[in-house]
Amino acid sequence: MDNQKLATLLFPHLKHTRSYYEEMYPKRELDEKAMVTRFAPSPTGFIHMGSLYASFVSYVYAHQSKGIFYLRIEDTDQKREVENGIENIISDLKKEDILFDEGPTIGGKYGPYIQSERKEIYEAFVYDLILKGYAYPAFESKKELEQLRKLQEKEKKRIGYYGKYAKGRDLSLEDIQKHLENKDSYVIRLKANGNFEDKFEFKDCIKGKILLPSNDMDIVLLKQDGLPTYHFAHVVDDYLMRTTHVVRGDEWLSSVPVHLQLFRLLGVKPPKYAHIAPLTKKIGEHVRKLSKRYDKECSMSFYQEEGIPTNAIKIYLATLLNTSFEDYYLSNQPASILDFNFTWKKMSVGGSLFDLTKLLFLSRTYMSRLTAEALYQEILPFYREKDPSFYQTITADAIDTIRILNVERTGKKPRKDFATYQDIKKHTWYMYDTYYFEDKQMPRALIKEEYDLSLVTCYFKEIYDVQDTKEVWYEKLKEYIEKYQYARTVKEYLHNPGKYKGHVGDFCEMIRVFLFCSLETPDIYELLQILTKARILKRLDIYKKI
RNA sequence: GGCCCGUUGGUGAAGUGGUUGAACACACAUGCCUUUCACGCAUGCAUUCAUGGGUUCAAAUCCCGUACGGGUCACCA
Repeated sequence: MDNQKLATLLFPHLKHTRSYYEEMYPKRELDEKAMVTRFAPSPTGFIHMGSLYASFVSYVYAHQSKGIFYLRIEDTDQKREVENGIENIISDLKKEDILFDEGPTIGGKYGPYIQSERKEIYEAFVYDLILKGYAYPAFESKKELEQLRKLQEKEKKRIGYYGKYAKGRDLSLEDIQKHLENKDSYVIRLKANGNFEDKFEFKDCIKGKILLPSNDMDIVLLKQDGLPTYHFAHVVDDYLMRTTHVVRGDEWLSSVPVHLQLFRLLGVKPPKYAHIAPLTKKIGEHVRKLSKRYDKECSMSFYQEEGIPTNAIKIYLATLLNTSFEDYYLSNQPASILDFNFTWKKMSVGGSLFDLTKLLFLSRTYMSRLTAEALYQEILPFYREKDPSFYQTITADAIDTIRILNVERTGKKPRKDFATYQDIKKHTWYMYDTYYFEDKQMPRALIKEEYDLSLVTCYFKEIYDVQDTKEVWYEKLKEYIEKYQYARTVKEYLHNPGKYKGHVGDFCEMIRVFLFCSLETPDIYELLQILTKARILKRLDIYKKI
């Protein structure tokens, strides 16, 4: 077979040869240790937890090594294409604050970063393979392939296009010419040179040494529509874009023999591979991959709706990446993800169960460590979008809101009652007069019959002084209630219940319920300080009228 | 069915032949602190590392079999 003739027959209008592109995309000038990684999704919808995890891993390693992280869109399957697919991915990544250095829209020296725009590049490489006798056209129809599969099933042979079943290998140049004249549709296949019985050792960054069979499948390189398959696009793109580390789901592990063979036939050094285990979920006794369709915690919109901070998600993902990160994060006060040294070897080999509870715990810690100002800035976009009326309330007096957010935040043991942005409204609404006086939707604690309104009112009118320090305030409060048969401490009361009407706790409860509509609030002293005496009395006033 | 990978508590896991009484964190339980709640603190929670066998003075750690779980076998990625 005259390979040159075959190649020109198939690609009479080839624009450039392979070497043209190799010169155009030279080796990157980076540190030896710098990693070039990528996130390569198909534009088939929104980003979910699984793909975020994969992109996060790539992003972290590239940035830690002062390398490059880029985005490449794998849109070679036109059937699966979704409207605005690319825009959705880019805007999701932006929302999650995973910034890429090169990619569609922002460009870069190694573009185009959308596979459908790289058609002629793939053609140049296929042309090269044909010249070397490593690829050939095959004209089987879907039906014929289906029949082949049935035959192999019957014969109990491995299924696929290989060895003696690869009939396209035997076609003569004349046969091919005839097919082309008939305008028969065809694909370009790899002429595999491996033997399935031969095993070779492959070293994965995460999984370690793995024994794999060498590839003998004549897989499709270029589909009928002229676009490449994943396998071929991966090899060409990651070579030309000079990727050093391919991070992808471990469902690709079994395709590694194909990919390594392609790199070898092209005479090119393959990248390192890191196959990550999927995030899983336990349903009863069954464990399965976290699914976009069935699990709410898989789609990013769930986190956006709940107001779970992006940073909290990342901290959680980082603990899945290397568990030791968790120790580092919890025991260091400013703790930045990029400052931690992640290693491949510490990544889990099997699938990790996705634990929303733990994520929320980390979120609580994260939010407790923010300054009130920073927290305020973080919640603004959330409420502007999800709850405009609360947004208006908190922005009407920003200083007041920041004071509210600052309650019990500055001490050694800051409060940890916010796990989501939504929790903020849940725990602070009663501090705003608009909600206190009007909003009947908010859950209000019941006023019990034994509550003594006049005792509380009298206390605020005559005893309470905003100027008091916390110690003085508390001392005065206890002195006051003692006069009305309330015990100074709970212990005292428990020692001698018959002697008292109640104890400090009971009195504080009345204040809570009357003034804050709730049985659970942070330190009353701080809340009262923010409220001021005038507003306190105004609030108590409404109960008299009832 | 062939091939590949995995299996340490409810969860994430540390640990690759001998100070491991199997770390640490989440969850759970109890108690302390406390004006409630959220924290914080203390204690408890795997006599044992899926299972059977082997190697060894010694195994969660090495070898073989079994079971279970996951992945893959497309002109999808």
